[in-house]
Amino acid sequence: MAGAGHLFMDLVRVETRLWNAVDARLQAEHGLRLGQFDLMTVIAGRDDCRVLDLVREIAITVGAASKSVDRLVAAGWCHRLANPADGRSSFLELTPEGNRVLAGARHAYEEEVAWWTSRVVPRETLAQTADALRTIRAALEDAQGAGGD
Amino acid sequence: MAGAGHLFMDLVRVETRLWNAVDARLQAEHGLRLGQFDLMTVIAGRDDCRVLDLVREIAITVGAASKSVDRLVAAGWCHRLANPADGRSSFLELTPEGNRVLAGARHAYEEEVAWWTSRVVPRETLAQTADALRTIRAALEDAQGAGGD
DNA sequence: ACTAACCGGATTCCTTGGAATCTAATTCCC
DNA sequence: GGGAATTAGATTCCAAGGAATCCGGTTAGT
Repeated sequence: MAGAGHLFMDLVRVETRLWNAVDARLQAEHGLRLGQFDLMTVIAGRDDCRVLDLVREIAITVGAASKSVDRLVAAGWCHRLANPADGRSSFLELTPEGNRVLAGARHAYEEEVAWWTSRVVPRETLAQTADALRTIRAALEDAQGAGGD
Repeated sequence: MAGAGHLFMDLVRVETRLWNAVDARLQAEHGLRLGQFDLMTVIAGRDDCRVLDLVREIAITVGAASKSVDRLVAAGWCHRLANPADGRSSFLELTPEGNRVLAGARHAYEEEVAWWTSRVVPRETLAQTADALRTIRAALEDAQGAGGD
């Protein structure tokens, strides 16, 4: 079936263009890149988040994650605090300022995404699409070992 | 509606992981990066393709496209030939070797994509998802000016 | 306890993409 | 037809990610 290939290309194009649109808006209105928004959302969303957790969640390399965290720290949005149970790793935590920026950006994020999705595709279809994507994502993470926790 | 944001994050994760999976396979089996496969598919798919056409289709910058084409040329998969109607631009054309590699890679590409999609999501749902993505893509390209042709 | 294997992550080098600049070709308008 | 504005794309510089290496900390085997 040749259709799957087209589907993936459409998915890639949507991802690229939607990413660019949201990224531009977040950067303009909140001084935050979408990649950073993503990282910070993950950090905010789990207790005692380590660099390796980011790696598995976002599917980037350890080096890239380490450097991205450096940048968050430099921006004053995040800090590393010692992991009392394991001296090799740190726990990542958003600073108050980081939380403030993230909360502010979330509005714009949701609105921009909704603008390009909910506006053009009926709610029901969108829900089904979300379902399909979640299923595919789960299959990929299961195989590639995103190791939820 | 907060659902759209989750949908986009799922889409991003699927894109990343599926891209990585397909990229790894193409590179291992055909010595071709998925990004190159993408570029070459576009070049093969339209007559008298110029660098700017790649820019609009793939949503990268002119510089990145120019350099990507350089790499294709260096690999012997593509060449530039003078545009008789406009001395500023060239027409891009795959070499016979480029066409051979592309054709060989397409099997693996389709198979790998199908493996992660058709296998886990019913055909009908997948078709609906493809539809939704196409619609969203069209909306984005319409607004961002992908200028089909 | 001591050593070896392993793990988390920081660092380094290389590739690639984006933004800006630059050049050459083309179009516009008088 | 000639100068100004625009366009195509190549080039340069910088930011960011991947792969490999390295190092400190932890665990396992004896």
